[in-house]
Amino acid sequence: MSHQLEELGYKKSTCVACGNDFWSIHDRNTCGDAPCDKYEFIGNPATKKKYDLYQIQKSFKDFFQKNGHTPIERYPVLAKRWRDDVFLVGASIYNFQPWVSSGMVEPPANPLVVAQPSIRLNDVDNVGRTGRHMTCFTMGGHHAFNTPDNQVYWENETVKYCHDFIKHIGINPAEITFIESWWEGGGNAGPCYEICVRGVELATLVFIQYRTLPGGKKEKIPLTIVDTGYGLERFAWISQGTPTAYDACFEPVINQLKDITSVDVDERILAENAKIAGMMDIETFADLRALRKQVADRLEITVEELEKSAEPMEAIYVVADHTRCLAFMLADGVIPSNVKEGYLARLVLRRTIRFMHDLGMKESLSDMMNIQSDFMASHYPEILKHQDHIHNIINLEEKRYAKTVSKGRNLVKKSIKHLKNENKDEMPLDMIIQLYDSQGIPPETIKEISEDLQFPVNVPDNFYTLVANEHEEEAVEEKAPVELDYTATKLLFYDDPSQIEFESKVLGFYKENIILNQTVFYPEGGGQPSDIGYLEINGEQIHVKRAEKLDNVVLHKIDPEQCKELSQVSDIIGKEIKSVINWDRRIALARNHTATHLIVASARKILGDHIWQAGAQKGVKRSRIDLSHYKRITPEEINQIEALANEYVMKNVSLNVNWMNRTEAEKKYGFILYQGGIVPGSSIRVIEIPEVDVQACAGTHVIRTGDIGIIKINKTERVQDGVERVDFSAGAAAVESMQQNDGLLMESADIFKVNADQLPKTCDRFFSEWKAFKNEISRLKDQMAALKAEGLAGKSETIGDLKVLKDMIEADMGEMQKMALDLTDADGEFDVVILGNLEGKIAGSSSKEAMAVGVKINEIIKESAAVLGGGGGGRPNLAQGAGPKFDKMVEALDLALVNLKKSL
RNA sequence: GGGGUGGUAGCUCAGAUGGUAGAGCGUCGCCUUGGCAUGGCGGAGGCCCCGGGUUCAAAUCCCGGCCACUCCA
Repeated sequence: MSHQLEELGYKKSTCVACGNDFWSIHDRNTCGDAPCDKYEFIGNPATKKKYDLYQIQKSFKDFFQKNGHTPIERYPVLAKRWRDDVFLVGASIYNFQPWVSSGMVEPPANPLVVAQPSIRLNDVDNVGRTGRHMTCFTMGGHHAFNTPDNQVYWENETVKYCHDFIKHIGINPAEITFIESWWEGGGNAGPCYEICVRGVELATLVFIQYRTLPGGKKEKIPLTIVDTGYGLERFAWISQGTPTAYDACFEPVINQLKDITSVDVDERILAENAKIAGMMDIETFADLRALRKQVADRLEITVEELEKSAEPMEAIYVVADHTRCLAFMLADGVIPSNVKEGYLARLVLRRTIRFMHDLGMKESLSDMMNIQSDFMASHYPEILKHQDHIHNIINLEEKRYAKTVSKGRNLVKKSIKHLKNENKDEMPLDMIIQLYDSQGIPPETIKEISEDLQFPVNVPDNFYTLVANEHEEEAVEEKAPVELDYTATKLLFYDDPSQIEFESKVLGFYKENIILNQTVFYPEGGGQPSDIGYLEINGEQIHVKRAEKLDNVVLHKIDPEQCKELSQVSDIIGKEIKSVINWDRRIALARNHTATHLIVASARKILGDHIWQAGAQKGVKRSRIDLSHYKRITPEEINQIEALANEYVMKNVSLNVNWMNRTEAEKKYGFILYQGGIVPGSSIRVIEIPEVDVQACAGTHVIRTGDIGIIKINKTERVQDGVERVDFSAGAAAVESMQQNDGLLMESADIFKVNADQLPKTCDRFFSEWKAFKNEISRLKDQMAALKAEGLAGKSETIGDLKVLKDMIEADMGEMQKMALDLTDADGEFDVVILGNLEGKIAGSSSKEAMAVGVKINEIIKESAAVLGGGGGGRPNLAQGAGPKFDKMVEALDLALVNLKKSL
């Protein structure tokens, strides 16, 4: 690929182990990467100087800055801030996708260098165990973006930089191997080098130059990118030669954790473990067991002994790693929840708590986060800035988790009790999966509890795979791309937002849409519904039902019949026509749209800057905004938000609307621009409400905030864990909404004949009186039943040895049940009681003695109720039934006696 | 976005197959004791989340809503 390697004295050979081509200075058989080569640096650092994590970051940035690169600040780990296809940043190149990498937008600097915290959770189970896996690592990247007019640098320079940097920090270039490989991802591809030293891969140099087309074909792209990724944690590790990468990177954190837990470390075990783990892919429990076995064999101890001494240390590493990952996630605005990136944050958070628990720690997660943020503060002041917020979230989440766990434990105990009742001797797999799936109880916990209860539970090795199989794959719907051969429609509503009428030329038709060269109709987008209105053609008004944008062409949807007729008119194409939009609707939508911005800004002021808009839908009467927040917004907070939003309205400030270069706008305002969603394009429309809010937004807005009139928040609902939906109205609709509320109040107050301000007190009084009366009635009924029962004494007849009462009485079902039971209980005078009333209800009961001789009152009542044209049943001691033919009650009661005799 | 589970007394929860709404803790009263810890007896306290439906009958079954929990992507 490059002649640079030759110039530097490298020669190409083929690895005898894996068959890959690689470059090295000295002759060698293997490529230098694990598993072809073993780790050779543990206890034997590759550099004289030991670099800690921050020193290596500084060296990296300084080196590339000296070599013409502009250093840029790290990006948030929450990729959602500027793209909607991934949750978290997994590599430095993510920062520049898709806008820069597609060539649409200029890079913030070129070439540039960045130390980007990156999060990858696919190997989360390996963290702590292998010595090298981390959930969060710092990817050092130097990137160059080459266009046909501006070739910054390519392979030769990249290789040279890489070589020089590694040499600069003190590694002997003769130890480096450059493995030739191929990289693909994110729709792009290109050749790459993997850079290895002493068995560990330190960096990858990718030369992105193809786009992957559907079907796997590659297409050359005009913008070629040098995409490098240096694993800075690994550089720190190799420079220190510590047993694990964690020791090299988080030493201060780990030392404190060791102090707290008094865990002893056997460095020999850790070193051996890391060396062997370095040569293995650990993906399943079976892999882990194989690793344990090999390490144990090498150390000549048993696997149990190994686990006993390794696991506490591994748990410490997990805590050290996860808290850093969490610090970035939370500081950058991820709200733990059960969906999307919030789910990932919760996963990491709960894992941390679990490992702290394994370590027997009494400290809270907050305490751990404090240790971590102390460590990170010098380099990432933003972590400290968000510390209050982080603590709030963490303490809440810790409580939630404790609750979930204790609920889960109860459920497991209950399930086992049920199984024992059913004389099962094992927990079915279904149940284990169900407990995990629906309650989040991990099988390990089930096992723990079941052992206490002496009930066997077998968890299969491939448990999580089985769970995954339970979830059906969802079909991905692919939209067929529609190509419209029209020039972009000129959008007039941006230049003059108060324009109502316009002239335009008819360009053509598509399905039931008419296409014009320019329009005032706002096409649906950004959560704002489209305008409606009419076109005037040949003196006729053609109603426009909606407008939508396809690529850059606005489609005006009209009646299909009219569309068909129009398209057949010969001189229609090219004709100049007049059109008018419905202004009432437009201005109402604009009020709602601007109000959305104001409410978000208010919410951020009141609740904190972790608040971020997670979606919005504007309407004429009502609009809604989804806000990220870790708990419910209280009614008091809503009042404050509403008040502040209206204050902004009353300030009556003018909105500034500007088209700006994307990169410049980002530099000026930050990603808060994308609050309302990611907008496409190199040039973006920035709506600034001075001193209140700024957003990239394509919607239509009012001129001054005062034009909104008034904002009324109607209600909030929890649309998802971590997402609160605020429903509001603006302008005339807000007045309507308030009038509606007042109407409800007045209507309710009228019922009670009180003033509205007395309503709460009155409701409370009525409700408690109602409860008291209800109780009183039921007491009286019991008494009445007892009295009526007294009247029935002595009415018995004898059937067999049983004293039986059969009677028609005036009582309701509740009374009859009570009477029947009282008359047949231990000190009642009857064995069987059958009562009927005039409404066709029938009830019966039998004493213990009667049941002993085989009386089944439920069967008897069932048959009698059939006579009444209904049904009945119950238990052997008490049964009830009813039917519509109440006039047949005498017959039904007689039949009961007949059936009673029969059953004896 | 796609699933799963739950909502019963102030709290924690039981309520097989629809058929009398329960326990423990708490609370109130009485008793035991010189007083306390405690122990004994008794009472109060339920729109069985809300709205429909099925049924003679729904806490229980079905549909919709609200709320909470949870798995997967």
